Amino acid sequence: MSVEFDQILLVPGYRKVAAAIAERILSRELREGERLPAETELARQFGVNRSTVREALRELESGGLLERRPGSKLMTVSRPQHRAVAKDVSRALALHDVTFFEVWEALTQLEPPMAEIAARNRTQIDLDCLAAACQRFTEDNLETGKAVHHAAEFFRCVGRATHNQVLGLAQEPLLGLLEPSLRVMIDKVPQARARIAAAQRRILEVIGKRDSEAARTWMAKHIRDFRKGYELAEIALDCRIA
Amino acid sequence: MSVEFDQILLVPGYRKVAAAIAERILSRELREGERLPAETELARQFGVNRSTVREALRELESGGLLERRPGSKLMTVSRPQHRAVAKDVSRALALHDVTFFEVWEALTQLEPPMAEIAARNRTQIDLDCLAAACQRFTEDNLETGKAVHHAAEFFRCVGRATHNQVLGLAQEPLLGLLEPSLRVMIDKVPQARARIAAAQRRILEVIGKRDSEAARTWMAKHIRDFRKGYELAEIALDCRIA
DNA sequence: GATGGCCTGATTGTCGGACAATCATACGAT
DNA sequence: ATCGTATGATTGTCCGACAATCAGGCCATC
Repeated sequence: MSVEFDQILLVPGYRKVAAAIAERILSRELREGERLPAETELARQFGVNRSTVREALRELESGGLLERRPGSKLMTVSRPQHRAVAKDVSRALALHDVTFFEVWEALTQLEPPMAEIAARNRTQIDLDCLAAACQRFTEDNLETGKAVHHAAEFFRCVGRATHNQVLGLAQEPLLGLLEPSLRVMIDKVPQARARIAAAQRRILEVIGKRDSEAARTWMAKHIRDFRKGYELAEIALDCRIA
Repeated sequence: MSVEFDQILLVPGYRKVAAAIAERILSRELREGERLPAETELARQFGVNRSTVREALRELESGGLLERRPGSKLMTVSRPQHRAVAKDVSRALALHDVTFFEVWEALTQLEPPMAEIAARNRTQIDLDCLAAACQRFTEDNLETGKAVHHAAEFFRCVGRATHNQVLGLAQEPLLGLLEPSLRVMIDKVPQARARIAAAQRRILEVIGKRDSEAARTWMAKHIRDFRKGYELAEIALDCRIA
């Protein structure tokens, strides 16, 4: 008979402080935009040193729960922006040796349904945003960096047009990986830019007409085209990104 | 004629240090499992104070790039685990007032294709893992907490069986929200547990037979059933979770 | 030889205090 | 009303300190 003891875990103070503040934010006791007390004040309230508070703040900051309005000193409670939290996810995936194929396959599954939903739910504003993104890609795609950025931005607009935050956020890490993976392909395939622009225009058009079926179809083709691009650029699909 | 100046941005030291270390990890100069130098040593190398180093470490730690092996003092480089990074995402979504409908819709789009791919790519080990998860739900579902946890775990096994890390990670934030949303439903609908167990068994069976078409279909039904559950529990779908 | 106790150095977690740079605000001069 | 200035609050960074813990070596005991 082996006696088992539970692991006794001693949580360092900075993490307790972080947890305490995070809980207040999650419970909405601290609302968005509200300013956090000063560090010395927090230290006093928690009964710990300011250094300890600061370490806790760094943790919350990188989790997106706190931010500093530019040109301000006090930290304010913030609802984490999608891009911010997704960055960690993209980084994690990159470190896990994600391959071109994995990203492409995920896009294949995720984007067509999103286009379909976007076609149903889009507002006029979404459509304008989409049209603007499409135009930006068409007009400003000479620099590789700008081109891939605008391409990702188009997907982001589609995501917003779904009016489903979960979907919008789910695709964000993908887009974080799409950029580097597009970057190595787009310059090796001369016709890539034109094909992407054409695909965007078609998708824009059918989303404009609220033709969800067509939106799904064209988006699927758009994604398939990416794969063709990789093959034309002679990039092995099982090669890791970045 | 207005003269425009670029915003001059002064990055605090702790963030520079964090960025410097992160870059080394991303570039794989520091490999997984490798131990980071001690704080005093880092402070010496960067030419900053130990407090500054510590704030940087907290940032990297919460991003998952560093971790401390339990019972160890030195921090080691780590590849962020899916659950860890997804937690921030779930938290972000919760703060953005995500509704039951949004989660459900995302599941609707994401899970059936995942089941389909899992049916194609699953190994024997994946299948065993899936069977074990299914069994755990069937046998140990009295406690609400355990039930929802096992239910989410089943989806995680499907995710792993796809052998696509991107898809596996994309669903993780969803599962983080599935748990609280299931929790409020499962006890109000007496037949929920039995229906979930039955659905899992059917999905397990067709994934076992590598019948990808059937896997997609049954998974779709499984997800539709969740919605029915919400309606039976008289939960408004446009109500926010938690 | 294996086990356990003990010592020493290294490392982290936390503390207290310090100071320059910046921000917020009020006050006063023009 | 606009601008400059004084003042206090706050952050970023530094220094030094100490207890608790960890890693490893040494030694006695069985």
